[in-house]
Order: sequence, then C-alpha cells, then structure tokens
Amino acid sequence: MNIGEAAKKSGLTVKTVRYYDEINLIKPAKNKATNYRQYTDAELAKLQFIGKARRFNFSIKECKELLSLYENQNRSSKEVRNLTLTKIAEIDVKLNELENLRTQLSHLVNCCKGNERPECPIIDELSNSDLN
Amino acid sequence: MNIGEAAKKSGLTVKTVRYYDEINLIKPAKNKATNYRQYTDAELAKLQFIGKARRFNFSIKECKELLSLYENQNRSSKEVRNLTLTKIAEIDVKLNELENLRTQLSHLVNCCKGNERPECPIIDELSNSDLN
DNA sequence: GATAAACCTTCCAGTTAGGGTAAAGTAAAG
DNA sequence: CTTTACTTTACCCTAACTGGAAGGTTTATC
Repeated sequence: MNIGEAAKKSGLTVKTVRYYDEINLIKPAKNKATNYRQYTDAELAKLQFIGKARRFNFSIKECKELLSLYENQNRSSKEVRNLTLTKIAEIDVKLNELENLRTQLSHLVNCCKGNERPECPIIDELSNSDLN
Repeated sequence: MNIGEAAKKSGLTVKTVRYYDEINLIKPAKNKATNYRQYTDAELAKLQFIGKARRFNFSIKECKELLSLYENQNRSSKEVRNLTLTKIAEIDVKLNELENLRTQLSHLVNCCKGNERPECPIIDELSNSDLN
C-alpha cells in the first residue's frame, strides 16, 4: 500500500510515517517506476506497534528496543517488563514534580486577591531570590 | 557585574543567560572596551525572577508576560492570577494523561510474568491495532 | 485528450530551551 | 611574563516531528 493508506490505518500522519523512514525505523521498499513508498502488511503492523508505544510515552529510541523485542521470537518477557517498569518510574518522577508545582501554584493563587490592584503575592514570590 | 557572576547569583548557567540576551529577554549593556556583558542589579533581579518562573513551569513566552507585569506598576493582580490559573489547568491536563498512562502500564506489568519465556502481554497489547 | 484533484516525492526551515565545542580576546593571579 | 580563569562569537546538536515549496504521478471528470 502507499504511504497515505499506511498512515491512515496506523493512525499516524503521512509526515510522521515518512519521518520514521528517514530515521531508519520503518523503511519500506520503493516502487522503482514511481519512487513511491510501498508498505507491506507487516510494515503496517510495525507502524501500528510504534504508534501505540509512542502513545504509551515510550521514546523513539525505546520504541526501537521494543520493536526489536517484538521481532525477536527468543526474547524474554522480563526484558519487556523491565523496560516498562523503567518507564513507569519515569512517569512517577514526572508526576511528583507536577504535583509539587501544582501545590505551590495553587497556594499562590489562593493568596492572590486577583483584583485591579497591583499588589500580587505571585509576583512577590517570583521576585523572591531564594531558590526554593 | 559580568555574566559569570550574574549566572551564579541567579542560579542559571552562563549559556542560559547569554541565550536570554539573544532572544531579547534580558539585554544587558556591553562594556565598549571589552565587549563583555554588564549586568546591573535590576537585571540580576529579573534573571532571578525568570529563573523562578521557569522552575514553576512557565514557558519563556509566559515569562515575558510575567516580566512585563512585574515591571508594570499599574498591573492588576488579576492578570497574574489568570496566567497562573491557566498554568495550573495545563498541569492538571498533564497530570491526568500521566496518571492514565501509569494505570495502563502498571496493569500491563501486572499481567506479564517477566520470566525467560517469550510470551508477553505487554508486547501483545502493543501489537493490538486498536487505537485505544 | 485536456485538465483538475488528490495523491506522492525531496528539500529546507522552524519549533523549545538551551548544551557542547572551538577559536580567540581579556583579566586576574602568581 | 605566564598561567589560569573568564568572556566573546559562531556553529552544530538535541526530540519528534510540522509546515511549506516545487515538482512528479494517478485518477476522475469534462
């Protein structure tokens, strides 16, 4: 199939699919006459695989690893599991950071009258040179 | 003061401070003889202000807005508060996404034996072409 | 058969917020 | 006077694409 159909069926954009070719992630054959990319069903399945892994927040690099595990019939499920556990740990770090930020910002918002006057505890806090 | 001292006192890197000059965020005067950047105390305060706002997850563009409010004695605290509320809303969206991802990934991890065998529910799920 | 639309191609630039490195000028210390 | 520390500009790199231009191909319509 051509790139448009492959993109549609994988839920990716044509631009993205072309990009995955460029970075040697999924390289389809080319029709010699037209120079169009020709995607096989197996390549489509890989695009779908990548698309889903990306939605699960895996980086392109991690997608490459997952893809090679996907293609390797001798893989151990432990490897995949470990990659996923690492990803969960990263998400936990990010969650913590964001929760802290949210707490601090909402505290500031609660202190700020939000009226037409210039006095503003939020600006005051940002002006505070302590690196907290 | 020179850029190194300004960087140290603001908790930013020299590169970052130079970048803020480049994008017209904080433009110090230059020593004509040496071509060195000369930061005043007021400029240092702004660097500290920006540094803190960045740590609060405000983008450079938002920092510019906050800075102009910081410098504007006629600002209304409402404007600052609204910017902050918008930022909190963004954080909430991100928190939601990450929590969903975490739930799904940890569900997959719980289903995966993580042994030496190749059967792996995580790979199976990634191979599933449903765009969920 | 001509033409227009809907595809496809490559190439180039831009996005965020800086980081890395190099070559060269300047300042401070010993 | 020399070494060390600091500063300058300039250029390329990051992640993961997105947008657009200029042009080739295929399919549908008149």
